[in-house]
Amino acid sequence: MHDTTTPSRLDALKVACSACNLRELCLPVGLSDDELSSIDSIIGTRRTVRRGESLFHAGEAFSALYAVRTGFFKTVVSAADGREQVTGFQMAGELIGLDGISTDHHSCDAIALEDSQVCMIPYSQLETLSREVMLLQHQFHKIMSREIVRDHGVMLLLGSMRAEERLAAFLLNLTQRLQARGFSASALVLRMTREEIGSYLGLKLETVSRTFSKFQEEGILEVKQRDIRILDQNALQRVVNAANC
Amino acid sequence: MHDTTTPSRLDALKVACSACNLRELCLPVGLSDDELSSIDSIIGTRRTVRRGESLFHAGEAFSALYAVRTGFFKTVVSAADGREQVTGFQMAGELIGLDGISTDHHSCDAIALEDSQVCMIPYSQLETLSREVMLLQHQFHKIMSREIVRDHGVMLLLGSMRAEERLAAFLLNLTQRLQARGFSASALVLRMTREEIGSYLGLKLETVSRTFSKFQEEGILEVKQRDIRILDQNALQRVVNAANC
DNA sequence: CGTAGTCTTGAACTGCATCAACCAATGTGG
DNA sequence: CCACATTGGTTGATGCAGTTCAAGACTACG
Repeated sequence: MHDTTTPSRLDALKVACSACNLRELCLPVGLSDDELSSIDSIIGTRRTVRRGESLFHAGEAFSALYAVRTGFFKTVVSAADGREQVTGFQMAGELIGLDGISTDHHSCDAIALEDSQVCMIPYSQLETLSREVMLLQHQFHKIMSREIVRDHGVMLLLGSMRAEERLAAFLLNLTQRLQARGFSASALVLRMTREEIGSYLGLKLETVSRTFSKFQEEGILEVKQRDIRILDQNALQRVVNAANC
Repeated sequence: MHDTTTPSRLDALKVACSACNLRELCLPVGLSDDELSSIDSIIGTRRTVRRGESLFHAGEAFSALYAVRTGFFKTVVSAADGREQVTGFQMAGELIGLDGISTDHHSCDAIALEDSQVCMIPYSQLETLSREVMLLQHQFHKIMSREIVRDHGVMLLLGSMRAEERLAAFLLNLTQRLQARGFSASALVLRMTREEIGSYLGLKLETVSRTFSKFQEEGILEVKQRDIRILDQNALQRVVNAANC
């Protein structure tokens, strides 16, 4: 199974997909050992991105997708007039860069919100391999489709929800994803500023701050800067489902 | 029922992709004749959808994508509480149903806004064929990625633009797509109601109506119900790029 | 320890929603 | 073919959610 030569520094740096604890998030289940090691072979480089630095910028040539190993990212699209919109926050096990396939150039910036590590997935190799490994092809399509469905959900949020509903939905979504990664469902540390949350939710930072305060007054949350404790998850859920009453 | 020599009614109904005038919109360029006819072979059924009827509903099992041949569609996502959001309008040459890949069930409704025809593309066959035809695989990925990029643009619109900017951007987008299909860049007939435009743009129908009237007063548009004539395209463009001044 | 970045809170403003009336176009049954 | 209903669109008056502007507090970090 493992080779007999002495492990080099490079080997130590590189953790194979087959041994990665994020496997269930990235890869299809039911792969053979052969298929798994083919995938291992194309995930060449790991890359470290320090807080505030970019993985890529809009306009840069697209060549690879990135799977977040550790850390936290935001993706931002910019209009010609300077307006910016955060289009998503990505955590461990999530894929960044799908936008680049469309034109061979990235259409957004991907910025690390804390020191992070990503696995680089050269896109041409992914296409080649997914022609051979049916399950990989299908999984990749599902991931792209899931991104489309997610975006539609955000459009619903931006198009028809009020500030409290947006923030509640945002928090529930975050905790759900954190919980899937083994973290608490009730305590979280925000990696992004109020302004970034606001940009994502189509609100101003002051509105985000006020809404946090309101939830705290109502006993739904405990808010200490970026430390959030959810005291009443059901109440949050009720806020989201409130419609317009 | 039908012999192999004389063309049957069925043959008459079916227009091969290789002969379709929407080809450049759907398919990659540079395919061999063999590859083209493989693609022809999987585009089995054509389907007619009358105005107001659905191509599919959220929750239904996903089995195929649909390429619009003629007509006009909207896609709508619904929240548990009944809120609805139009996530897109699709015209000839555009693909509907990518959302279904994610969970094997559709996550939105697709409704015809006028009598329409679609080409059914069985998804499993598309996956099989795209493992063999590299260009098809790549084109398919580009189409999914393009949808993601488009959605991000809508998020920017919904998150940070004002009513006039949204409507101007919407009209420019529509005319651009119509122009790519050989229609006039300055005259268009809206296929959707003010309410549907409003839902897409995150506005109420009254606001859409008022904004149309405002553009008319300013001499940018001529509005007669659903007949729109663009008198000053540059002015529309300026409205979009206005930022917040 | 001070300076910059982030967050909170207050007060006033405004763009869009809401409510409501009316109009135009289209369809329906007598 | 006309009275009537229905659907979609326009316009006005009013209200409010969220923005804007501004000031102060907390935190982190060189």
